[in-house]
Amino acid sequence: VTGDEDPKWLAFYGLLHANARLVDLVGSAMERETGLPPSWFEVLARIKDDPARMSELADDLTLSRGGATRLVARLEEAGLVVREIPAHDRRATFARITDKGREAFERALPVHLQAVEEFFSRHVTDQQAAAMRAAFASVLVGNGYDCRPVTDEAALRADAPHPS
Amino acid sequence: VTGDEDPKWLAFYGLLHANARLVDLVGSAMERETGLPPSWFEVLARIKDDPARMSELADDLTLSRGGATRLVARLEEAGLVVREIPAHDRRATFARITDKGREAFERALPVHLQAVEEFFSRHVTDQQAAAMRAAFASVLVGNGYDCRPVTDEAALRADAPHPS
DNA sequence: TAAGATTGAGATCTCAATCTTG
DNA sequence: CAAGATTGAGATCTCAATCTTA
Repeated sequence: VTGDEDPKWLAFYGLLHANARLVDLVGSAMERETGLPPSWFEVLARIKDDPARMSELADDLTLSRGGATRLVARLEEAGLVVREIPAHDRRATFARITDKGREAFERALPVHLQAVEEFFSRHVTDQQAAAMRAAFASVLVGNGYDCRPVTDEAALRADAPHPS
Repeated sequence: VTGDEDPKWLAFYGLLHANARLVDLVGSAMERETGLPPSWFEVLARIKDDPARMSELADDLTLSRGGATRLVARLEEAGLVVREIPAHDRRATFARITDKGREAFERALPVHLQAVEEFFSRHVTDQQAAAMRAAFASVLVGNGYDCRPVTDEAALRADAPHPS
């Protein structure tokens, strides 16, 4: 499209396209079958075990600070999270999941896993998945980001509730 | 994060994360060094050779119809594209690149390629790139989409202006 | 003054309703 | 009526300015 036929550029371009389609497909399925917008699910998934600072949330979800504030405000209004100001440093704000939030998350999780299977995993070989994970880890680390989102088997194993 | 340690789920999750970071990095570099927003560059790249129908543009850029209308309206206001209504079917509207638009695109292209190299290609092996392309093609085709964005070597070779 | 979060202003997107042409 | 594009209303995001606490 840009006149370049470098295989790696095509991989990059494919990444953008596949991502856009997948976000659409998985997000629509989730919103349709659970009523939970994708961004809400992401917040709940991030804080389901431990509260998170607003700024951590912003970084992890690739949002601006202001964006995180407003997103959490909507979740709080819906009763799925509460904001708490710790006594030892009252500048910070933590978002904690509520019982209602946990219920919503647990109801949505199987739908999410099913959608990922349906629209992504089903079409990908084990080798391709492994290659992608390695590549994404390299890209994240090479650009100064945390690569745990991709390689976090140990951390997940620690609390893994339902191996699905 | 969702309590699942399935390698393919981790690949999916990594895909979302890597994409978000890359869009940020490449987009910021482009906007900073060329003044051209990523969405504008995408439009110009899509119509640099031939005009496109508004609805095609919407589909290719993963936008709603209304979104495409407004995006092209901004580009037109800036003088980078013109809208044309063909005489044989006056319901349709085509977006055509202008000379000014082509200049802007050609100025931005090397910056784009450099950024992709810097933030993505540099960190990825040839094998990984090949595996990703195959996987993305499977995912796109499996979900009923066109996979040419990923495998379009032939189509690109046909007009490839600067093999870079 | 700095760190952390929030708010105000403005940009861009979506959905549904509307306009125009076939 | 159907196809194609646009518009109006509303949601969500970003940037910069502001407020609060350390």
